[in-house]
Amino acid sequence: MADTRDPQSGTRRQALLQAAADVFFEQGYVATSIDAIIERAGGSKRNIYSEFGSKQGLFAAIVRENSDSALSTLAADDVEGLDLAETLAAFGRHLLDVYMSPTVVGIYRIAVTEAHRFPELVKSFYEQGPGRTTSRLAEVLERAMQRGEIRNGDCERLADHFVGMIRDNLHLQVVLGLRPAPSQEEVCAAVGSAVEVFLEGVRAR
Amino acid sequence: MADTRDPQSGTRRQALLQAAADVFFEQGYVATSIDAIIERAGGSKRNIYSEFGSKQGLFAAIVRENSDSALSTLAADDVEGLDLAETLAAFGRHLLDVYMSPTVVGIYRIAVTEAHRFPELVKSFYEQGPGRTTSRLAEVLERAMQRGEIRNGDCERLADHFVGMIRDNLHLQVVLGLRPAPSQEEVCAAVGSAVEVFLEGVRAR
DNA sequence: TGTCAATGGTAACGCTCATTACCGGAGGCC
DNA sequence: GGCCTCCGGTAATGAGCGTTACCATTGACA
Repeated sequence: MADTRDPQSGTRRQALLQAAADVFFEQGYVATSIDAIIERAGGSKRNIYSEFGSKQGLFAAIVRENSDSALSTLAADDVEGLDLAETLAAFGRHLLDVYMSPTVVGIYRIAVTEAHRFPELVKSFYEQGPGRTTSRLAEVLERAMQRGEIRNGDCERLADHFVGMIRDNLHLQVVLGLRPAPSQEEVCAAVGSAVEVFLEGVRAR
Repeated sequence: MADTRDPQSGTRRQALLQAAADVFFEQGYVATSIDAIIERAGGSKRNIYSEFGSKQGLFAAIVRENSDSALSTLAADDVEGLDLAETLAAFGRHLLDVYMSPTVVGIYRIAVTEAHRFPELVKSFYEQGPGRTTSRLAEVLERAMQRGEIRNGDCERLADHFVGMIRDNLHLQVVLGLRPAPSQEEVCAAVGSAVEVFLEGVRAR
């Protein structure tokens, strides 16, 4: 048992959340026991129950906190001002980095299985994450369309296509634990190729 | 309890597998109890233990059988002989149908969470499913490249792009239980748009 | 220093579950 | 018809779980 207790209760809460996230993301919700979390964080179960009330409360806190911090960067980046190719490439690289991060892979895994146990959590995860991302990309495409850089079409759908290309088999393999997260070079290569195909595919003719 | 027992032991085995798959795919591996399966299939737990040995054995049989039957159609279709656009569209529609089917959605869900509990099963699921599919598409693209219809490039990667476009946010929403499977018209529209972008994006210049 | 409140550790409770021991009855064989 | 074997149902077993009751210890304050 690695005792991570700390005098400041704020960091203590963080340590509990971190330990719990590690176990939840690796084992899944049902298979995670409070004991396993305590074994990692030190202290006793009383800590968890006084801080979070229940296993569900702890889990909800984790998803809320992690999806906030990890996904908010997706909405906050201002990659525009460059030309469309550079914008898409920067967007794609950032997207892939976030999708491949252990935290988001963990949330993704658990969202998929616990969909019907925590529908509201899953809904807010999707809306804050993939949903918002796709909408923002659709706006970028909309402006490019008005500038005449790409041909007319349904920008939401085109954004879906691009995001899908970014989140392809590579992502699936990582989520399934079949391979480690890609290196920076692999990310650049994959995104570069996707941007090339996409841009050529939607260019105004 | 709906008793689905049947004199022929083959169909009895099938009924058990079907009931078990229903529960496993909805609840996940850990949260599924043998009792819940029996409640659905009728009979008693002894049946399961004499036929499959253990919960793990039952689960493995389900994944093996279902991924065989559902995914084999992906390798067996002969959509070639048409022009590339039609080939891709037919391929994409079939792919999307399979990915959206309740069985494959169920397997997908459970593969994502149980990745580290059943690594070999997940590996074989990937190889038989997305892996083999992508390879087959890559071969199609390779031949098109040799015919000069598409520009030079890494066909495996291009196939990844196409498969990713097909398996986009729509698929994610279905997997997360946020919306029902798409209608035939929606499938056609999504695939049509993806084929258009992809084909234009890889066309020889 | 003595009292009080709160924090946190331990152990217990009630429940669920996978697995198995046990038993009754059905059907084949003499 | 009588015996025996096997199949399937029931109930028990033992472990693990979330949650909580209870108790010790500690630190503050008078």
